[in-house]
Amino acid sequence: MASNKIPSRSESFADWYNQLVIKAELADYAPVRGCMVVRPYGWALWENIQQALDRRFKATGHKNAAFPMFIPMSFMEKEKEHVKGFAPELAVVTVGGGEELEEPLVVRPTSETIIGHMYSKWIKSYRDLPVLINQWGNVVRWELRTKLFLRTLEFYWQEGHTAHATEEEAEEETIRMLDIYADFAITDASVPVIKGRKSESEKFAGAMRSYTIEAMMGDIRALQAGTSHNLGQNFAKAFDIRYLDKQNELQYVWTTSWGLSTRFIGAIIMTHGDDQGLILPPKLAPIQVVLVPIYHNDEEKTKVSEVAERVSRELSSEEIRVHVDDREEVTPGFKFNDWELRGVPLRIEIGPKDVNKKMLTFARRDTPGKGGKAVVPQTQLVGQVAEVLQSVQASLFEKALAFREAHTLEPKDFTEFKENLEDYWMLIWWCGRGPCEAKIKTETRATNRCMLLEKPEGGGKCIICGKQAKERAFFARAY
RNA sequence: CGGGGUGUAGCGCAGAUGGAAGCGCGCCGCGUUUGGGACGCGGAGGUCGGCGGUUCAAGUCCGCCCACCCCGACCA
Repeated sequence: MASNKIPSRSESFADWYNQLVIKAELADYAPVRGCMVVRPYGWALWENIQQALDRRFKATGHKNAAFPMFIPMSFMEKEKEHVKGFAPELAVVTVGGGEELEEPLVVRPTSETIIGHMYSKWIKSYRDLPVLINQWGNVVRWELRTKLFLRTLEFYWQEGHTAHATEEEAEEETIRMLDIYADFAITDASVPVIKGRKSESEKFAGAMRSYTIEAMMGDIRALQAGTSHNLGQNFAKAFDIRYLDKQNELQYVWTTSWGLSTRFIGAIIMTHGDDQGLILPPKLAPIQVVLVPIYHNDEEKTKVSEVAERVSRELSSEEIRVHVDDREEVTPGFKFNDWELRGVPLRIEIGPKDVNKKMLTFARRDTPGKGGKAVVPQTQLVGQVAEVLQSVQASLFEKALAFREAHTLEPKDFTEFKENLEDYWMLIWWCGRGPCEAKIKTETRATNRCMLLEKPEGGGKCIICGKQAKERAFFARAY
């Protein structure tokens, strides 16, 4: 069983990550380069993420729909910046049913164009606005360097697309969805994120303004965990999405788009995981509580199983996701390690000693090893489980936040910036100009993650050119 | 597309000097086990990445090709 061990995070963070994804059975490599299979355990996690987001989307008036995967090539070419950004990574279908196609079809890398086309048909009056639609689906981008969950040729996500009568409404929507992503990350995934705005060079191809939530991974690298774009009237003009306002004047709409993908699973893994394996936030964990029965003979097995069944029923009736590991072919010790690898937040061990004393042994995933166990009276089961799950949820967030804060530096000059990039995100004053940003990227490989939405009064001096700067920006190495 | 590396059983690897394809883990069967990765016995599993060459003989030597991984350029 020794082969189930994964490398330590400090040895090689990349190996740790890859092997963890495979061994915890979240995903596996597909036969095509850069593609992955999301396995049932990984998909269950994604389904919980979907529910947490979908609930929030619906509560803010959005409806789900499904648009086709194939987009006429000509659509992509209608928005100048958009095609420039996506052309290099398009998968294109040129043959269908054995026949060369009249017009090549792009496999959607994102759906602004085809949705823009449909919106131009559907939107005629100010009474049709706003249009608030989301779709859950998959997209394809022909990436050069791939990594499970973080960057694969095909990935699953949701993309919201909205159209509004005014610029103010569109901006409001863009920020509303950014806030929803941040709230989901913090509340449900226990992943602390920085909300910010992308610079000109980092923004979405075709957007007027892009916003992001950025998360720090366990190796200090930054991960863009979700994005929300104010598209201005760029797509409205490219696809002729116009409406008549109250004054009977023709106006272009203002559109937004926002997305969060299966990449977020990577964020959860790399934010919380440790050398034993995954640690899943209780609110999203496919299994919140695993029961491990322990016995030495048939008589004990009967008594222990009875308690395990009862505990399982009680927890299920409280909407707690519980699993009884009744495998006969592996030992309890194996199961302990196995469920730690899979990141289940709480394990309850039920053996003859517990049964005799009417107790249960609790082992929290975030405090691994023998020392972290607690013995709990069976009568307090439901209350204690709820408390532990809530406590794990909170402590994961606090730990991750403390980690990020301990690895954030405000360097006094570029030298200090360069010397500490391995261990810190850099929070600096930046003049907002491209050349200074580019110089940092070229010399350090750190990219501009985002500009803070709320910044200190007054401003400071740009760390590169020394000129007056009003943008407070994070720079870091990123995935 | 540049720079580096690796291809031998499901996974991880060993196979100096060419001479009968191996080990550990996993897998299957039976039995004993079970409070932190159990053990015994018996099994199954191979186009040694591909093609060509040298040789009596190639996993091993030579040439070409392919795939994958890591580091850059591209990126949610």
